[in-house]
Amino acid sequence: MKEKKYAGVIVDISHEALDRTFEYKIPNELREVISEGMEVEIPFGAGNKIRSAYVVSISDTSVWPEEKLKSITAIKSKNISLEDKTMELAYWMKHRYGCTLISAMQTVLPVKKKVKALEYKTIYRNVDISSLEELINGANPYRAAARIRLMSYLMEGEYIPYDLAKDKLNVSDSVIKTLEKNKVIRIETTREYRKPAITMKAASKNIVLSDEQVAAIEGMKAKMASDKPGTALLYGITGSGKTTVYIELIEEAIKNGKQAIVLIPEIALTFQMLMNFYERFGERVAVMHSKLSDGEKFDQYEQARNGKIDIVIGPRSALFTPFRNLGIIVIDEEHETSYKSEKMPKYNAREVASHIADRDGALLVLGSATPSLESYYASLEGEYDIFRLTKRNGKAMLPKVHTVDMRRELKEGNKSFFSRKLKELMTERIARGQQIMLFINRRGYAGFVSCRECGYVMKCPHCDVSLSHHKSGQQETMVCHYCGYETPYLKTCPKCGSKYFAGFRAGTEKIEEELKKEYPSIRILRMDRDTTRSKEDYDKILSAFAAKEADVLIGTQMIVKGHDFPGVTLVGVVAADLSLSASDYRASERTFQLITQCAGRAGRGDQPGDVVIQTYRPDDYSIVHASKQDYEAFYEEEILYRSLADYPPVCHMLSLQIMSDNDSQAGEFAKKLADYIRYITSDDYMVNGPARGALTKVNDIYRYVIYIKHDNIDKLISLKDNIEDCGIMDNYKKVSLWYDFDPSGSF
DNA sequence: AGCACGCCGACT
DNA sequence: GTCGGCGTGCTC
Repeated sequence: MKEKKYAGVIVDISHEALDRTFEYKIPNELREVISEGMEVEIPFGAGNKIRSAYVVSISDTSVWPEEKLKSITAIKSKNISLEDKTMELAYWMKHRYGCTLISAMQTVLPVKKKVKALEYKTIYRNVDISSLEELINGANPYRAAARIRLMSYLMEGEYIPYDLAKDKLNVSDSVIKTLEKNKVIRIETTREYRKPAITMKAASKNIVLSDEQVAAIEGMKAKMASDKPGTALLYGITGSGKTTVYIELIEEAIKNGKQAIVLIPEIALTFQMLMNFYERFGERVAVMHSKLSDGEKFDQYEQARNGKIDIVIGPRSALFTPFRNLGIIVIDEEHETSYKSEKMPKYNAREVASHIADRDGALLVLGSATPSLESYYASLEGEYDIFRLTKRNGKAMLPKVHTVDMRRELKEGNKSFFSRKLKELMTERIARGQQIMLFINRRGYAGFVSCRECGYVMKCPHCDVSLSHHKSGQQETMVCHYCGYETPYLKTCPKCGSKYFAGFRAGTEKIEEELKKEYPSIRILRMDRDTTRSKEDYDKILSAFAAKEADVLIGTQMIVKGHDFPGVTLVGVVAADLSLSASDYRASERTFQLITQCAGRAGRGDQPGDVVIQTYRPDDYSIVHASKQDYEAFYEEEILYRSLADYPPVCHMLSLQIMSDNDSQAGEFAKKLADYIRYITSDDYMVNGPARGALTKVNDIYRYVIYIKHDNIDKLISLKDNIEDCGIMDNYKKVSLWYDFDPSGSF
């Protein structure tokens, strides 16, 4: 064995310029204990600031001159060190998705990364207003522009977040440092702590399996027993008992001494869902919850590693639970967009799960009532085995669906947001004391505010989007749904002074107001991002509605994700085509899924349910097929469109996302990059762009995009490698480039 | 990310 | 000349 003299480390700063190993000397006293995967402390940079880093290699020789090397200061023994297979997964993710190694490591080690995110610096004014004003007036506007920008900002408010000052006010840290030295400002570091988990109590009931469930369970058990279990798609309509199938399979895995990971969309992590698991597996289950404290997450991570638990349920990140002998991964509601990460690495949990399952010889089960086009396509191609559940459990019947053409309503004199059919059914349900759910996929009061005289539209000063009108009690504001910018609501047009200045496109708040006008005595609950600021709010609203403390639940997407309310016999989709107007190739798929999921909410008890779909495009195929709950028919039309237009899953697609606060530099780089790609690729690559992003700018960052399509994903990955290595970015320091494979949503 | 170096405009 | 802000390059 060679002597452990030098270590290659990755510094814990996610920046392309630092995405490589740095060599450090290992002091004598640490040589015995150090190993690859450990987190250590090192002096870094000119200031020798102590930073944390991960050891990725250990050697007895160094390519660097001895005098240039610094020494590792300490080993952070309290933290988790990465095992070999976790480290390999990080390298795989870096290569597959084009991110820095450190961000891949933070992704595969989900326990560590939250600590950083919860710590942030704030700049506070440290002198009174008058002396600050003196300083501003005294400073030379040509020589101290940045300093004046920051000080002027602090005239208005007492403090500003550090990042905001750097990014938005464009103040460099040398300026901030000087001001801090002169005691004009002070910097405070704060930390937030998470609240503990909710506790569960168990109940029990007996379940009789249907023939279809038995067939699915037996089929998948057989797969699980083989050497290469592969992937199974469990396509089961809402209420057909997919969870029961998961539980049976997990039980089988545990019986064979293996463990299980169950992924669910964060939003569907409900009491009922968990109950099913607690009832069967008790103490052996751990729930990963975004609101768990670091300590609690750490504990669960350790328990999984030490074999104290067998099952982990949680969102995307639960995928990285370090079980010793993984037997099965279940992805429930596999079509959900929350399985795709929006940050770098922009990974898809389905792809990563498949990689992990292959590595560990585990079975991957994808469950959905409306499978993603990708998964259904793969099952038709023979890549996945498909198992179907076509019948609802017990007495529950499929709801009756009414599609209402809102153009006709308008023509026939109904200007209300509610069609006559919906009103009729609502009145009837209220009289009978049954519950109603109304779905509208837009929060706030109005989607945008504009002037009817001059056409002026209120826009966010930082983003290329219109501001939404919000009303909460007496407070009326205009809010940017992208960056959170808020400004008081104006009653007159700021351009021409006209009084005909009003909001268009109703949101949840407006629907709530209209409903109150129509039925003054009914009890309404509203659920959207504004009423569910904390996890507690979310649970409170759902349990209040389940306890029949309200007659109507109005809400956005979050009300349709896998909640069972047996008291609900009417579901209204207020504006079904909202998601159709989105400009990306998955718009129809998302609309179909939303409407189908909505419809699945009606009549889950023994009462028959009704669903009213209000739309301006009653003939659109996504709406027609959703109203008939006909997935196959929708799939046939949609896959035809995808193959004609070369979109996933028929083809693969790489979205190159170019961002900079400097518009012309971003545009220039995008052009150069697209030219380069066209030059180096053969004509089986389809290159599109560059074009401005669907949103020209967000948070004062300008956006450009280039799309490349190829039917072989590996060709796109090696194109990404080429771009990373060719040095084309070298002269564009202010530009950043993100890779998004098979993107969902437009950029 | 964050420090040092050095360019360049403004003031003595 | 000299001071100091601010952009640029480098970090083992």
